[in-house]
Formats: sequence, structure tokens, C-alpha cells
Amino acid sequence: MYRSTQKKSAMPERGRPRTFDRTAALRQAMELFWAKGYEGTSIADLTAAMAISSPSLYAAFGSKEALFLEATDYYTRNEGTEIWTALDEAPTACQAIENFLRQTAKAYSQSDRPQGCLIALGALHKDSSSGAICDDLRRRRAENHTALLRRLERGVAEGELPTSFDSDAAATFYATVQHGMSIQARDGASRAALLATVAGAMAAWQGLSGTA
Amino acid sequence: MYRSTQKKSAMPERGRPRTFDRTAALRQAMELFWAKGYEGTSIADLTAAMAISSPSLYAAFGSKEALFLEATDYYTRNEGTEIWTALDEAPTACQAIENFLRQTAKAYSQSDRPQGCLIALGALHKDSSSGAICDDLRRRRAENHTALLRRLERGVAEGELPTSFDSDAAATFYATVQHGMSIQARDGASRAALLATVAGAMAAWQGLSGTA
DNA sequence: CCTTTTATGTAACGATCGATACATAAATAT
DNA sequence: ATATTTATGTATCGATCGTTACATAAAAGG
Repeated sequence: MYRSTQKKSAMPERGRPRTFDRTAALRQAMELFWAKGYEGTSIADLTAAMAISSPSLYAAFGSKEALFLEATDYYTRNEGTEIWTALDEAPTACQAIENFLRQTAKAYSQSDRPQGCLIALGALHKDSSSGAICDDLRRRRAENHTALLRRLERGVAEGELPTSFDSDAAATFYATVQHGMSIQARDGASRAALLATVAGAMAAWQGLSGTA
Repeated sequence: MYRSTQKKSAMPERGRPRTFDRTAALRQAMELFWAKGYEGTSIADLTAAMAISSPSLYAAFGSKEALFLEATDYYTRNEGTEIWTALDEAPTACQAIENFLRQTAKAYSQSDRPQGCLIALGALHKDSSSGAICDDLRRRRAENHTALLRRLERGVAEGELPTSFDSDAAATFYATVQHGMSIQARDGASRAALLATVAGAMAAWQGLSGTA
């Protein structure tokens, strides 16, 4: 019933080789889930976009749920990575947050891709979507919050921010702003509109950090 | 094919009277759509929650889509109304925004109701959900943005805010924060966590308004 | 009374959902 | 050459989707 999902290419090939590019098919599936959500994407939609038959889909990915989980993993590794590198590489916490939000605005408004974030919008209703799907996305969102928290705590550790700075509250605030930007982007907001939100969020920095 | 949907109770009753409370059934439908989204809620789910048969549902509400539209209208008229009265009744724009956000935090974290906002979370994927559904929610979100904008413009007109104040950018920012709070609430955030976001958003006020 | 009108309950419609059985094809292993 | 292993293509599974036909029940209008 279960089969290993990821062959590290070193594995010698037994049996008939597959006639499609597994990674390319996965990318197509990701884009479809990204645009239509988990519930809104059918197997028929997927097989059409991936240009394979349903038995091939199930042989290669296991199930719709497993395919979604693998697609979100692919998404995490390949989309919007500038957002998180910006967070870590900026010299100050303030610049880190601002670059984080600016990269978010940029990534969420790319016209050649679905707008907003797959992690934020892919499956929000636990009662209906497969619980595992919803929990996985929730866990990834929590990881994003943690990444923000770590960067802010680093700012405190480095003396940039006062020890009284509430890193957790600030991380929650900026993560929430980012989530809101996904819905804003889905509503067709321009990049300028997203950047207006970024400006608003950064206007909070002085108040939060107690800096002049 | 079409039938009038809203009898203002003055209409004399012809034919067999319905045996269920239409408004109560609508409220049950609203709660289900609120919890599970449009796509995630099936007719079977609805008839079970409303305690009526599917022919009764169709006779009374027309279709799943029409029922959703009516349910969102009911939601708008009956849920979270404090949010918008707070916006209009506060004496200053600053207090209006803060009360708006605090009422949002309160409404989105009520334990006896689905968390977050039906308008924000009910149908985000236009490609899959009925287009009319998605457009209707989008329109309602735009109306919310407009309400914020009007209140801020009033602050400018009353001299509370400088004429240089960018009401539209600020309205966009605060609307986005509110949308993010819906996702945050869906992730199980406590009321305290939502209020941390409110504090962050209000910390932006000084920077946005140029006030001390 | 009878007709008209509307609601209810049972039962089912065609379409689509996610997922597979089966036979066949193409590769390696012995 | 034969066996083994894996992928493909066709065709379809039972379940559920939103929706409706149909006969019956309960009210008002004539």
C-alpha cells in the first residue's frame, strides 16, 4: 500500500520508466492547488494540468492528500524563498521585518502566478478539508511565526532592541499582517496597495520598539 | 422558476404553511457556511443542520448559491455589528480604529461560534467556487474597506488628522490587519493574541497620522 | 363542495468525486 | 529466454455532489 515517495535519483531504475517528468508534474499540481485550494481542485483538474492519467498520478504520488502535502513542500522550497532570506540576512531587525514585508508584497503580486500564499489560503476550513491538510498548513504557518520571533529575539540579543521588547507580540502582529496580505492579493490588490500595507505595518515599528 | 425570497410577513399565506422556522434554518445554514466555507458545505450537511429535507431547502431558498448569499446577508446584519458601530460612534478617528479592531478581536474569538469572519474566509478561490459567491464576498470586503476609508476621511474633515494624511493607504492597512486576524483566529489564536495584533496595528497610528 | 396553491416526504436523477482493477507495455534481473 | 518489476491506458468502481419528479398533505379562495 505504501511506497517510498522520493527517490534520490541514485536509485537504480527497475521496471518500466515513467514517461513524464515527476517534478514538472508536481509543479503543475502545486500551481493548481495554489490557484484553487485543496477542496477546489479535483483529480480531473490535476490530471489535465499534469498531463497524466489518474493511475499514473496515484502511482507516482499516492493520493490527492499526499500530492497536496508534497506540493506544499515543493512550494515552501521554491516559492517566496526571498521572503525568508531577506528576514535572516538584513543587518537589523527593523530592516529584516521591512524587507520581509516588501518581499512578501512582491511575491504575492506576481502576475504570472496565483496571487497570495498557498500556505495561507490552501485549506482554511478544518471541518471540511482533510484534517491532515489543514493541520499541515497550520503547522507551516506556525513555523513562519517562529521564524519572525527568532529574528526579533536576535535583535534583542544583539542589543538593537530593548529587553522589554515583546518579540512574541510583534511576531504575531507581523505574521498577521502577512496573512492579511494574502487575502488582499487574492482580491486583486496592486503591488502599490500591498506596499501601502507594508508602510502601515512599518509605521508601527517605532511604537513597538520604543526607538526614535 | 424564480420566486420572491423575502415575504415581509404581511403577505397573506396561501397554500400549506411551512413547518419550520425559515429564519432559524437560515441561521443554521449561516453557521455551517461560516465553519466550513462554501465549497466545504454540502446540501446533505445543510439539510441535517437545518433539520429539513432537500426539497424544502430548495423551495425556501432556491439553491445552494442563493442560500449562501442570503446567509452572508444575514451574517452581515446580525454578526459582528458592534465592529462597525464602534467605528462610527467613537469620537475620534484614532479611537474609532482602535475600537474597530478591539471589537474585531472580541468577535473573532467567541468560543461559541466559528472563529474568524465568514466574509473573509467563506470563499477565497474564484476558480473553483461559484464565481458569483466569490464576487459577492469580495464586494462586501470592499465595502468594509470603504467604511474604514469614510471614517478616516471624516477625521481629516474634522481637522483631527492632517490633510496630508493618506486615508486610503491607512484604510487598506487596517482592513488588511483585520483580514489577517481572521486567519489568525482560525488557527486558534487566543483573544490575547488577537489583542497583541491590535496593539501592533495601533502602534502604527502615530507614524501614519503624524501625531504625537 | 371543489379548485388552487404551497409544503412535505420519498426516491431518484445525471454528473462528478476520489480512487482502482485489469490487461498491456517496457524496463532490469537471472 | 523467462521471470520480475514498474508504468501506462482504458474503463469503471461505489460514494457523494447539487438538484429535481412525483405523489401526497394542508392551507386559502371560489
